[in-house]
Amino acid sequence: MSSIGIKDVAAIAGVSITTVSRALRNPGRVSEATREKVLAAVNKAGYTPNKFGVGLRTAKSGNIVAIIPDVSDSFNFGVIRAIGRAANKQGYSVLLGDTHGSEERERAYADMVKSRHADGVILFSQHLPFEIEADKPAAQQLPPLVNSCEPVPMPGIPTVTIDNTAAAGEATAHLIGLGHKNIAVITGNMDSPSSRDRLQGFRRAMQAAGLAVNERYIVNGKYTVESGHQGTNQLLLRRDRPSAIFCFSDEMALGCYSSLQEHGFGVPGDMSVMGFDDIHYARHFSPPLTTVAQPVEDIGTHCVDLLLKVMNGDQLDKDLYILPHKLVVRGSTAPLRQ
Amino acid sequence: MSSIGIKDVAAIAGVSITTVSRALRNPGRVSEATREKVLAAVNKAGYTPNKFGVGLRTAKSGNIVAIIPDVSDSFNFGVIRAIGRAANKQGYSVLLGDTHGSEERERAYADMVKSRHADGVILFSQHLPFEIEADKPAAQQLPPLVNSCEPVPMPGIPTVTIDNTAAAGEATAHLIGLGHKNIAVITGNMDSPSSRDRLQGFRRAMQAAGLAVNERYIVNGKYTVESGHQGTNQLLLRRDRPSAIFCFSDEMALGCYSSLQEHGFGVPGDMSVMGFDDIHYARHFSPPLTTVAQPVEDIGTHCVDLLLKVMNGDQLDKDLYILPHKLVVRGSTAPLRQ
DNA sequence: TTGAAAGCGCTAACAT
DNA sequence: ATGTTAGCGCTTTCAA
Repeated sequence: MSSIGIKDVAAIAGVSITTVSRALRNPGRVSEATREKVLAAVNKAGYTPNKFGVGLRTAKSGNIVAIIPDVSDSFNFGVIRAIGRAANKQGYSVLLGDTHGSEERERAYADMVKSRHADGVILFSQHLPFEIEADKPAAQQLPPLVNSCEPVPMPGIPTVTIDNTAAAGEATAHLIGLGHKNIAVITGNMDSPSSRDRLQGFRRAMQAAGLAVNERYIVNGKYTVESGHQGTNQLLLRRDRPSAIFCFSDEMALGCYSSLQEHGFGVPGDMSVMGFDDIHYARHFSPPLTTVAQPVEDIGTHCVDLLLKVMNGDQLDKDLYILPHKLVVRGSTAPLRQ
Repeated sequence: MSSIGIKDVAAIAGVSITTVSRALRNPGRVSEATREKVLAAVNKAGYTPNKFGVGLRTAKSGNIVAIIPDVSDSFNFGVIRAIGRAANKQGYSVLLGDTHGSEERERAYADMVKSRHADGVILFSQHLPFEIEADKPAAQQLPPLVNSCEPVPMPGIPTVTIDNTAAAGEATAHLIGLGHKNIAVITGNMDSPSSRDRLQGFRRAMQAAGLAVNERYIVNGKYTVESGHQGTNQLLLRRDRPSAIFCFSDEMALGCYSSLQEHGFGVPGDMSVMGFDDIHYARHFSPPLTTVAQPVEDIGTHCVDLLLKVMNGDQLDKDLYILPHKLVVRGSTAPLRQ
């Protein structure tokens, strides 16, 4: 834990500290010979530039904060990992901003940009943890920010997401194609745009097939395993049961499975189950879950790339980046038994 | 994104920057009146101290790196969350150091302490990403470091873990108590101390019950869902099948379930399954998984508390902190069918 | 109780 | 191609 500074390296190499700095950042502006001398000295001394010194000069921390309401969700978590990988590749580190649903913590993380703790923010919630003055355009008052998965209803904020409406529509169409007419839905948090969009997609697909939506079949979940379990319980209680359940997240589908199994229903024999997200576990559910895959890796890469552009002051050609989803048919959906 | 500094606050409050600094850090050494004046100015200006300035002076970043080989594991992930919560409570942020198994990244994260990017390290792997000179005590050459879950075989490094041997023993005893004699094991990574300890615990419990261990029943997994699936496939192939499978992680148990289901085996009717970790999903498996719960929240808190002590230069009374585990009996284990 | 001034480690403008 | 020097924002002696 010694404190090797640029001075020590300069001394060893027999050059000025400026030359050391240049050899490291701007190799082109230093002669080949000195550069090698410096590099050798760096190695010998075991020198790593002090972030504070660098940061104070450059006003760049090399950090990105990812603000997430709930990291315990496998899907969010997959995106985080992807973001981490992409950020690392670009020389950035990711600060994990799990807010545990607290607005106070959300604000604390947001403040990290102000305190230069981080250079930019990737936001996973529809809630903007920044104060906006109504009379100015929002985008200009915000720190470098990219919004992921849950589109903030505000223009000028770059957003990376999928077409939730279309995706839910395809999922629904798949069930309809299997002959299902009585299709239930367990939604996510209804204050989240993603869940509202998915519900809309479902309704449209039903309508397009000339099928009526039974409002009693629409149960409010919260994207969590527990809520999937409860939602399914609720649906099974009904005299007229659905033949298929569309869960707006794979986590809820897991809860759905456990409720069905508890009550003696087989999947997909007695009930078809459709998920959303394609989390890592989905293919290992018993039976493997039919679901809509979100391009987690792509989302992460895009978020980071965009954020770096914003941080760099680049002009973006558009705000909204819609990435392709994909219906993944596995064993949890089957033709309606007549 | 303006740049409000201590100077601005000082100007607004009509005091020197020294006084502003003191009012914020050392409120006792400033008169009540001026403190209020300063605080008001801080609020008005929307001032947040610049981390670099502070850090340069204090040589403290307020960051902790958690170095993890694979965050996608739900168990590791639970610990990370707990660490995040605990760290936040103490005013620290957590840098997510997912190494994706790469030693290079591991080293990069370890270097963050040297570059003052972080003040300390929490390590989740048995591999020390630091160069140690053999002739000096290791602990003195290391940055503030706490080791979690996978004890590093090196004295002087504070470690937070559970008694894996005892825990696996209890799990095994539970199966034996249900009448099982032919018990198979799917291990984790065998280069991990945790897996080795668990295997030892298994062997001891079998021996204590006077039961022979069939070496063919011991399959090497990797703690992943996939390896649990493959391991189970392998076991089912055998002419003499076990009646119970002890998976050294819940993730593997999930893979085990899916293999069993694929091949028409019911849990626990045809096969009892025991997990390890008690990840969030375990209770929602179908059937709910019998497993050994690790005290994730406690592990996280202890890691952070210890690390802060180490960073603070406090003398620790011991190196090894063994936290209590707990056998959680759910529906995946049942008495042996005669 | 308060302020002036030095300096933490580094980069970049300017000088050579 | 290299060196000198100012200063990033802050805390902390030291002096008043």
